[in-house]
Amino acid sequence: MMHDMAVDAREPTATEPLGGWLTPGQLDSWLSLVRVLIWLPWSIDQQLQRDSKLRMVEYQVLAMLSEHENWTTHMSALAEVTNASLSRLSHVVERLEKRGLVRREPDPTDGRFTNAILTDLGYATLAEAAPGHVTHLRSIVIDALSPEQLRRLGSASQRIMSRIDASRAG
Amino acid sequence: MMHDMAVDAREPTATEPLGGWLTPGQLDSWLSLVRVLIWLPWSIDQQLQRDSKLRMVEYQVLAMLSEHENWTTHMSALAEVTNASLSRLSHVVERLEKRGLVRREPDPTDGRFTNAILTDLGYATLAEAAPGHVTHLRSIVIDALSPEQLRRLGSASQRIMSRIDASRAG
DNA sequence: CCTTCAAGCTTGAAACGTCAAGTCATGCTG
DNA sequence: CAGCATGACTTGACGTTTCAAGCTTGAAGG
Repeated sequence: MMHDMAVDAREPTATEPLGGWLTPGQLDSWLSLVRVLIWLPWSIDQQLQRDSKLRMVEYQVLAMLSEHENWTTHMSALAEVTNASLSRLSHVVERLEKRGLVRREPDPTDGRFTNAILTDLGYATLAEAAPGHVTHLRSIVIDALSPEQLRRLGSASQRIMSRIDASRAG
Repeated sequence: MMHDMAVDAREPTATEPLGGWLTPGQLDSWLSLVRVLIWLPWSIDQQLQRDSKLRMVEYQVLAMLSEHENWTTHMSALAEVTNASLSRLSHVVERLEKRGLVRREPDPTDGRFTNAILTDLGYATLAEAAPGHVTHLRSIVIDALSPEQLRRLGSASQRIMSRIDASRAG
């Protein structure tokens, strides 16, 4: 779906997919990719919520914080990586804060920035969630492909991302 | 993020990514894929909403209907393909119905099913949206890759999907 | 200093999605 | 064929995201 529906047919009964814009091979590849775009995040979310009561965004926030000096990052940096709007991130972090996994304070060196800071509890939560997450990842993605296939998937992803980045900048 | 955070460090200052669970290469490929999972749907949504006032789910619903006999499909079939819960789909179709793009009626052959049916207006809307969507798709995905790369991306996606399908069934 | 401005959030209302019941048609069982 | 079970939704309440202001901090110009 989402590409190959007939655009010339006028009768409900006579409607047949045309696929006039993409070759069958292109269409096929695209359809497979769409399925992954839809179902892979879903699958990851399922596992995280079931085993760790975390959403993917929340996990991303905690993980990202854990990788920074002093477990501290500007809100805006978090927003960029997770593709959450600032406003969404603000709400997400507010909820994490209520759960005691993160706290916020103004950046001492520039009061316009707000720092999100991972708490010990947040770190512990992340540390508990991580192994299950990686295991799941392995079983769904990593082990489904040969090393070479995985490498190629990565580089195709990079090429796509550079197009997206370009279209965002332009 | 989401995999390689240190799990042994206890001091906020000493925290360094370990990457102990995935090789650097695997991690790299995975990170690239995650970025696509996050940003590609976003990019598609942007274009559709800007040019056609449609969300991706809505486009999917219209497109899927257009490919069926009599522009008609059971709600549950739509739900499966779009990975919307039945309930979400019900709300989505309700909104499409209010906009006159779709209508609903009980399946005459089995009253438990509800048929969603594309209206002429819905078809026209889809036909208007499709070219822009395909153009965008081409510029972001198809043209970013060689035919061979695209083919490989498709088959990698299939392999991943079969794992996900298996984990859903089991 | 004193505006004016932009950046970086925060907030609240509205739109959207999820979850837990509830409804209704059909199948199955005794 | 009565009664229970099941499947396919629908509904409404609740939680989340988005959208459009609004607030606050610091920078720049006069």
